[in-house]
Amino acid sequence: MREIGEDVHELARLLFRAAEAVRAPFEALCERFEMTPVQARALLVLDEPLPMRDMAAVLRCDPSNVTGIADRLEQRGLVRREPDAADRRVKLLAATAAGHKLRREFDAALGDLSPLTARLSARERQVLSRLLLKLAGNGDCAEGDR
Amino acid sequence: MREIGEDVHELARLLFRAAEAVRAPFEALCERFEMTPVQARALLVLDEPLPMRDMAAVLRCDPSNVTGIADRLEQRGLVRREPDAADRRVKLLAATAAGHKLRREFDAALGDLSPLTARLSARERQVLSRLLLKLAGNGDCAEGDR
DNA sequence: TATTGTTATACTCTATAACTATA
DNA sequence: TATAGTTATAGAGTATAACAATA
Repeated sequence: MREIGEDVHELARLLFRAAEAVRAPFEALCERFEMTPVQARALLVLDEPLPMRDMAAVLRCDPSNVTGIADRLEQRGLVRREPDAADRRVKLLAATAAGHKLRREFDAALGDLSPLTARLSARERQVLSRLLLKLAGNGDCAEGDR
Repeated sequence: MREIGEDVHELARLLFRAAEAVRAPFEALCERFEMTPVQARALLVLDEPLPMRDMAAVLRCDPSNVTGIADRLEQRGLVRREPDAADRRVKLLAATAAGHKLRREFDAALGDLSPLTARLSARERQVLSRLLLKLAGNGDCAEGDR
């Protein structure tokens, strides 16, 4: 009988499936907070003000899109465009007080995707955490190949 | 010092980050095959013919969207609409020969997301596979909460 | 000249509602 | 009456290209 996880192909597919399994509850969460997934991802990143150009890099989309995404978040009073003292071309995207509040609530809810983690024991969760940490690294996921 | 993975919250966030890390190379792959992510997900599932209604469930989107997605895949000659012998209301979505070929190529490339897996040892990959398998289950990811 | 953010444009994804043909 | 797929419509994400302000 074939051993599970014997090759990287199998693992990559599994990772893909696990990602799929995470997406569903994430999107449900977005709906609950009345945000689109990109809007949520953008807001979640705004711990500190970020140039719009950098936001495009984070979201991995063309900079022109950030305009619209920021517009819609701004309409809801969740973010604000601030000038950059160092470079007047740059606009910093910053979460408002309401934005920070929502961001914290969303992040807390994100931690509650327990249906996913309930299938594992405490020990297994610990091992999985360690492996995922090693895998996902410092957030510098595989880029530069597009 | 705080132990890694001591609570489910931390793990859920890690899972989310890992999913993010998988998305980038997946989308790059879609670009390479000149498909949108949904189109790719749809084609990847078409191992066997599938009612359009079921495809909507797989993609977790409204059934009305499947029309357009199928249209675009059909235009490229990758899928075909077939009648269902049992129920004449139903149309089965089936991959054409070209569709099956592309599906296999895509699936193979999907297994080559090695940058992600290269950070782990063979033993670690094996453990991770087992845990992910337990986590993602039989593909029946947490639904019913939207 | 190069870069930042915006605008205009076009395509795709997404949901809702109304429609048809079948059941 | 209910269900499968379509169509019409509208909002949002996405990329490309051209633009104004700034570097």
